[in-house]
Amino acid sequence: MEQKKGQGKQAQNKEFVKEITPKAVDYSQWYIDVILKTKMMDYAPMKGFMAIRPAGYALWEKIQEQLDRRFKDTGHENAYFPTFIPQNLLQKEADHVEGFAPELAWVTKGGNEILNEPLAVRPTSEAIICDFYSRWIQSWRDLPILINQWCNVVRWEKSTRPFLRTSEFLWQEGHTCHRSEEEAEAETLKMLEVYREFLETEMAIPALAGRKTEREKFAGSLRTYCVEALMTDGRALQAGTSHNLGQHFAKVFDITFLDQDDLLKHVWQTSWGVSTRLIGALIMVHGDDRGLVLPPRMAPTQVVIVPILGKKDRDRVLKSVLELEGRLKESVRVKLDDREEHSPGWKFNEWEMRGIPVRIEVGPRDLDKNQVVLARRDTGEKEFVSNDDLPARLQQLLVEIQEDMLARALEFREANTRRGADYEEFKRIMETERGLYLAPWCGDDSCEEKVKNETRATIRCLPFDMEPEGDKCFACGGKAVEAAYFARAY
RNA sequence: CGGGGCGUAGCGCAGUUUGGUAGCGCACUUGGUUUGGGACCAAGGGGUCGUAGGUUCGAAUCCUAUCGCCCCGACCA
Repeated sequence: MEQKKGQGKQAQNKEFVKEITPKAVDYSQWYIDVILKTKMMDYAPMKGFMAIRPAGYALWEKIQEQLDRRFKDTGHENAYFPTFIPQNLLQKEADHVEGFAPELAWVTKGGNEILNEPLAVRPTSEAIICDFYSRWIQSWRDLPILINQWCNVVRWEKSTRPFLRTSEFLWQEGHTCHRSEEEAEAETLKMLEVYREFLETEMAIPALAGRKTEREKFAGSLRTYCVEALMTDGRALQAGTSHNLGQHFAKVFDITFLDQDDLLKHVWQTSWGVSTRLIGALIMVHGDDRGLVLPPRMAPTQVVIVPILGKKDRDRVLKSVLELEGRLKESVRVKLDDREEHSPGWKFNEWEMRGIPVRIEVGPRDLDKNQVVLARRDTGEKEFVSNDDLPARLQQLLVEIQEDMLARALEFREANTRRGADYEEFKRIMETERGLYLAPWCGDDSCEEKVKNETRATIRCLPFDMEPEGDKCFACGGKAVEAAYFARAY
């Protein structure tokens, strides 16, 4: 045993613990720091996989809760399909296999037996679901089929980032069948709008809705629509997709129904999904150098109460905050942090890092004045509120924060969206501040390819109902046929 | 799959150049004093240094191989 320990002198570090790299120093590192320090995830012992910890999973549960309600409201039901897809089913749709082949994980052994047909771990479930649908549908009376599945999927990714791109992720996939092309198209657009509205209302993320180009569309679809959001580093993130599958899958999987006119027809299908990637979007749209900033409607805990427990006043403060917690519980998701092993200052920093929208401070001085201190996470502003006004003020404040966060995100996107037809300017912007660039485009695949090679920017979406400003493609000079949003993407 | 970086206590790191039997901060445990923006004192617990070989009297340190992770690209929710 040595006698060296406890030399007595401790470093007097009065600074805040520098746990998070500032955004401006290294954006990727900032992102990683935030998700690790807030205990949202942890890396798995295998590359590309992660554990989603309670702090992260609670956000996924909020997403599920809010989206699931919207799915039900639009007539959908949940179901569950197998994790594995036999090779032959996956191979039926040519574009589909080709698109997913490089990222498939295969099961080749069951117990000690080599399987006579390998099973792919689902990268998406069109193939297996279509196989079921071909048996479930006979008559026009069986349509529409409106089913959604919440599950995990596996795509063997070469480069991965927590939440944004991992080899396994959680998502929901809606799979519907319809009698007509019009009905399928309407469904595709309806669900796209559900996503857009959800992102805006709940996550305070303004999203651009539009159509994907041929290059960017889903493998096997007729048309793909998407919602795209702009992150605070100027890169775009595909937040959700909705596909009109046409009859491609119906034909190869033989999904037919006898229509009222006595003719055997193929169904028209759609599929649509969002994933745990949305958690990454939430972090990158709203987070700051102190950590997470959660919109009140998404926050698993909306309000945290931090009592200031001096020795003399400990009991009466504690009694007061317990009573306060009980009183607020009915109207907000509130949590009381009455741990005595941490100082109030430590708790302030901790809950700010975790993004809790509102903090209530209650100390002896507040008790004397029948008031509390409210501090909002997004702006750091503090205010004094009398106990009588508190529940009403809190409700109002949460609404204000939600609205302000959306407004700020929208303002950021506006400030980082350029419109123009100057390819040189575009190249410079994609190299420097990035953001979105709305430009007239010729619609040609090879032109898009060229832009990508030269700038690493891609077409994020072709917005609805928008005429190109100018008649020449900004990149190749050909005839402009549509307006396109370009950006570097995640 | 290319380019770069890194594997030493739960986390962050020092020690590797020049080989000598492992240390610091945070966290953790116990007791006490504290509590309005990351408190303090004292006493403790915890590591076969990614893995496998090799060189050596002796390897965290040198050599070889191997595995993994992170970042930046090519390909993709």
